[in-house]
Amino acid sequence: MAKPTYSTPLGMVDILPDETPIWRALEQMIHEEAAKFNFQEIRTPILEPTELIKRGVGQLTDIVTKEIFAFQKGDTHYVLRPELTAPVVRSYVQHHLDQRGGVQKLYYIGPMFRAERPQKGRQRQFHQFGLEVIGSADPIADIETIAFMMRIYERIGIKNFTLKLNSVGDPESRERYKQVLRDFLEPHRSELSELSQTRLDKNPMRILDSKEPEDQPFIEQAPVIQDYLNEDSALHFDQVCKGLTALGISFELDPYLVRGMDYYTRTAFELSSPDLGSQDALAGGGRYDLLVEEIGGNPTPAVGFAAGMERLLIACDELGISLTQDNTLDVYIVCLGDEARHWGLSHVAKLRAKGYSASMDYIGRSMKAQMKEANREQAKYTLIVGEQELENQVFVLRNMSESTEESGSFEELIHKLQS
RNA sequence: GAGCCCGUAGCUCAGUCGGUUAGAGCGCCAGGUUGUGGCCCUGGAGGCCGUGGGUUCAAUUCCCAUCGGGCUCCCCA
Repeated sequence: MAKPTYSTPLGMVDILPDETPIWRALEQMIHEEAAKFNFQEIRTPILEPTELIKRGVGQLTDIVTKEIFAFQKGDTHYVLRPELTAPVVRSYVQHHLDQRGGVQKLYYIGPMFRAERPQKGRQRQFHQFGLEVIGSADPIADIETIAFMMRIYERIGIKNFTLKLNSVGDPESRERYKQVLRDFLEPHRSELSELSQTRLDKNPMRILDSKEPEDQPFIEQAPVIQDYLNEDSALHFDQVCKGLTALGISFELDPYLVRGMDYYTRTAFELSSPDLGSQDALAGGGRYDLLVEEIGGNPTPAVGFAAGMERLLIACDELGISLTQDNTLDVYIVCLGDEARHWGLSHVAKLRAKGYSASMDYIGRSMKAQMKEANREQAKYTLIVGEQELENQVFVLRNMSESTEESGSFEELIHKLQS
């Protein structure tokens, strides 16, 4: 604190050894569930071309206008990725994954970066997992995407949440609706919030998402997109709703749900939790049937979601859910004297070769200190080795939780470990 | 981009109406138990009281600035 020190950049944290087991448990769970759904993992670079993110996410979005970390090397402009849908689609196009036939079912886990003011549940480097189904316009793809998302929270035991669902329409429906919405709001332009006034010209649907008090009366009376969906989009949305209901996934229809990225079409959804405080979105996603083409690929329908891992862990914390079991150290070899330490060094190796975890003192401490350490590390057993034991080749195996001891040769005691 | 709150030991936090060597609990180390952990007892290490400046005989305390952290608005994971 006093001396010159270095620390993590604003809004970024170290994940210390106390925390890493929780992260690994969560990651493992995601890998397992993805395997059950037959999704394949994709890993892409942390940096992406600025232009990709601008085109993909949208020039006017908050993410692009004020939240990206951008820098330049030579003539090339890069950003730290703020989300992964556009990069995954870039990869899909770049590597011609469409030529592999069928639908690409991809999932990812990794860090994202947004240059916002940090607060609870919001960091500048945060982690998301998510998936992208590229190449299907069928409602089944939407339903499976949501089902996967819900499965993760179900498995962890988080139940206190709301799934909000909406359709933001296909381009034709949306253009029609935007016009209707503009016509409705234009007469009240001067009464709207400043932000909403600019959005009225550029992206009127985002006004529905506004939380400014002065906007609320108009939002409540505004026409609803459901009434302007064309037959295809209405049918698609209906099938998604019915499919979710058939799977026992409950949801709320929210005609005001408009997500922050420009690429969404038709299905949009968001999962929020009252256990998170102000930043209450656990996960969100939707369909993006135009993005692949926008980024340079063939017209290809797709749907996906992303979930915040820090927020998931906050929810676990609030609910008292533990993702980890106690760590397991099988044997701590307590060594008394130099000769015993040499013996210990070769025998931790033998234990590990047999598949047990084993550790010993590295700094020549007293027996008491070694026992304390074994206790702190929650060792199941200590193996006690001193001069007598070496002479007789008879060692003491102490069961730490039961405070019982047995003696025998090293081989006999290893055999005891198995029971 | 805007608002509010907070910086004292590894952690959580007392304290000083300005006045000798700045405290507690937990944690860490050691001893009590010359070869046995957790419980208990005793002792120890560990602080430029975030940083810089000002006021003062004297500042960890008061004032200003600055840096760092937290929460909130906006928006999102």
